[in-house]
Amino acid sequence: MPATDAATPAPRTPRERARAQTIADIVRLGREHLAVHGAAALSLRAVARDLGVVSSAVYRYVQNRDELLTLLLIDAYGELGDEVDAAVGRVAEADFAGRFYALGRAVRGWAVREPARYALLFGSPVPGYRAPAERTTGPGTRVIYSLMAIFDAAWRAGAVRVEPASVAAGPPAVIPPPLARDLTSIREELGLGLPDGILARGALVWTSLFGAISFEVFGQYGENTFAAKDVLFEHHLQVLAGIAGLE
Amino acid sequence: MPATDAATPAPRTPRERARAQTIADIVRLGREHLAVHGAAALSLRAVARDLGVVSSAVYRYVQNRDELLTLLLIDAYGELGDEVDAAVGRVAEADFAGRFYALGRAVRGWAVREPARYALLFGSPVPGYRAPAERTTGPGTRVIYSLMAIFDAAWRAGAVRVEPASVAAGPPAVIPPPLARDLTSIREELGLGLPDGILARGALVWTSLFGAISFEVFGQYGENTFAAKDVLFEHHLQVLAGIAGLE
DNA sequence: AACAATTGAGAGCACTGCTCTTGACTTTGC
DNA sequence: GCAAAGTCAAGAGCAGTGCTCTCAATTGTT
Repeated sequence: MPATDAATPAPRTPRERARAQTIADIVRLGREHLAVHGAAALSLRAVARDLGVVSSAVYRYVQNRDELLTLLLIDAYGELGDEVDAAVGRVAEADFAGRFYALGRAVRGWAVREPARYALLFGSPVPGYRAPAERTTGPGTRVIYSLMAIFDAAWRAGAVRVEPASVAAGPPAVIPPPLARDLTSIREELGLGLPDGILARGALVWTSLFGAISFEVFGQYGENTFAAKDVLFEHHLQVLAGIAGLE
Repeated sequence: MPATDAATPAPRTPRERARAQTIADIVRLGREHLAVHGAAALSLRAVARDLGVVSSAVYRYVQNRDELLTLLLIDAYGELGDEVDAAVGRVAEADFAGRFYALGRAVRGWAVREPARYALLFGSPVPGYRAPAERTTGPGTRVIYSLMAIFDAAWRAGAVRVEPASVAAGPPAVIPPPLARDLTSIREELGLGLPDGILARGALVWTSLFGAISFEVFGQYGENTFAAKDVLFEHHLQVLAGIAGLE
């Protein structure tokens, strides 16, 4: 079944078909340029050259550079989301920690394979470009939804250690009212059953996961600091699973 | 005491003084452009205009755009390092958790105040630009050195909870030989006394800290997901302190 | 076949990084 | 004191960018 997007209905006339095909070609070429040269070096003229067409012709199909960036953003979010879903789906539903590991490894694998596209999604924002929320929010939230779904399923199955005291030796980290309010609206929006403490820890696990991946992909670990980055990542995953309270 | 860099000796002749002053002006203007428009939009021509000089004249003082970027990188690392050192120094030496909190808050404070410069240091790499390691490694490692120094001092003072089982309910995260090798060379290079388990957790805390800050600064939390970002960060700091084994 | 919508090409504007030459100025060495 | 050496700003120019506009040709529809 072709994933027909609501915003772009299936093309009926041959013209619409050709147009959709050209846009798809532009996105494909843009993706290649993005992967090789990075987001800031993405050039509509270069894409036009590869397409065998003069630069102004591309503007018939794509409003401007920013829109191409948006298309590539959605494209990348979609691919990452698909890979994560597939990886998580390959693990038994009841193996919550296994699903968490699968998610983490899938994200890292894609990020290492596609550093420039990962940078577009999770790196510093491209100057002068603001992603239109109405088009990117949906695709962009798939991974965090998937992660939270794992935590929530584990919680409902009673497979989450509650006592946060097992993490911090001192008293459990307190959840002040302002944070509790944020967590409440998140819980309602995502339809989760997680209590504040676990939810807040989930947010930390989320940012920590991407922090570890970003450090590796963006070369923030020095040149030769860590030779065994995959082993380091596995270790981090283990600790993060512990923070989330997964067995 | 003026921080005289080894690579740039103190100017003797009036010419050298004038030259150093011009370069300082260029860096200052570049810093302003960087803060306002971002790294990728940093333009030597725009800096030249602000300097009241034709573009080619700037090339007398700065080899090319990349070198200006390097100067701004060092400049930013220096400012961040200074602020972190000052913040940490304001807390009693024996208050290890307090020093850790101070470090985290200082980094976040600077990052929120200087998002574009933070992005230059810890965001996605600028396409086509590679920071020269011999000039940036030193300034770039100050924060992690400072962080590790806190952990190490806490360890030597016996203020670090050893048993990692308190974090992950299961067996303590295992350190495979390849990772152990990396950790050994890090321990030797930094002259630390931390055992593998704590050191590996320290690395996770390090990346997690910057992951949380990057998510906030780069707008990866959705628009209205967290209203109380400072409270969320404080919570994360608490949990991270627990992971590091600090009281 | 005729019409109209769509498309591609080309010119052009304003911007970028960067190089090279030219003329003026300043410092230095004799 | 004066000429040589060194330094500097300016300007022209090249190749690239995003983007707009006009014009002619193609193409799908009626």
